[in-house]
Amino acid sequence: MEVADSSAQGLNSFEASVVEFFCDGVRMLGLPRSIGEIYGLLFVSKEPLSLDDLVSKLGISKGSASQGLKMLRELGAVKDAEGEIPRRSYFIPDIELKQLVGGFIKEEVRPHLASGEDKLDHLKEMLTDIPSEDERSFYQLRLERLGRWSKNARLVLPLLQKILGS
Amino acid sequence: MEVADSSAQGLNSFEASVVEFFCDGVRMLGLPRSIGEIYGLLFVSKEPLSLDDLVSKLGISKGSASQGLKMLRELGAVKDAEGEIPRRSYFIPDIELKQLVGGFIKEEVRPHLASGEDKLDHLKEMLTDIPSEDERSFYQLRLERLGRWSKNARLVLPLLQKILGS
DNA sequence: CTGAAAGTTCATTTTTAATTGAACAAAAGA
DNA sequence: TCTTTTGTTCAATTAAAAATGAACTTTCAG
Repeated sequence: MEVADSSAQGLNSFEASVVEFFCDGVRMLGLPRSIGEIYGLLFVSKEPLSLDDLVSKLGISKGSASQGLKMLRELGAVKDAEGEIPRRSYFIPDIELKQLVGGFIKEEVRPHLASGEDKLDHLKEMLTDIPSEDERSFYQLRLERLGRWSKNARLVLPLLQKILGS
Repeated sequence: MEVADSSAQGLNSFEASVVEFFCDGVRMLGLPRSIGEIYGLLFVSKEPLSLDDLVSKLGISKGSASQGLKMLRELGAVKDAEGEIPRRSYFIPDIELKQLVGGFIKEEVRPHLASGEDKLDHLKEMLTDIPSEDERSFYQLRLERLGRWSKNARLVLPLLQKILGS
């Protein structure tokens, strides 16, 4: 049976350009293209969109759309909204840079940073196994350097978020 | 004929762990693994290393090592140094976070940001082609939002570099 | 309960990015 | 000049990441 879906098919040239703009943007952040497509389309759309809207307008698979929305929700980049068809979920973008950066830091940056610190601790433990005094003290210096980098990163992130609060 | 190369073959377990550490680190930045391997090995090495040292110790191809060193030089992350064998080029890492971040911003971030601003200008031009007043004013709002994001990015980068100057 | 619509999951396929290695170029000593 | 050593380039290969789509789960109206 045919779906009773009002808005379907492609994008006008302006929408397409904005979507492309976001594709480029997210690639810079190391996120998959589909994330850029989905967020970009939500960004240029006045009305909330459903998963099916994204599939039909962007021409991507349901799987991609579902996974992409999942990630965007985790990042806090999209929010739930009310839409015209009752049983369907609808989404709108969060367009506050503060929130977007905050979400990205929380989900993508901090976990990597934390695992990096764990690995650094492990490296410090490994130092004790090194017999040569000379080698050990050189390695020690390098690890201290890494520790300082890590400290700087921890310092910068909240500052960054504060600046973007303006 | 055999190469008169003194230091060759693999890494001790500490060195290998540090190299792995940097591989993880650069992946977070969207740079290829080989970049992490090369920088990581230079970082744990007391003596300057040549291209051939990198090839033999890391077990990567000459092509990878050459390209990786090229990128690291462009980023300002490695510098030329003197080494034991006369005709060979040797390298040491720049371990100042300030320099590393500065190079990354200059080579990887600013160009993307600049091209983003060009595209944003192009989008603004496209607005004039949109007949519907309603649509146009909504799109206008969105583009203004993007302009503010861009302004924030331009504001934050020098600030970031200043903070890391400490 | 049953059936249809909505959404998720994940093994497979496709696409993209990175690495390789052979051919090439540059530099310098004989 | 010729030869050897060093380093670069880039087409072909390999490896990694993302997208697909079919099977599955969930939800709710009838």
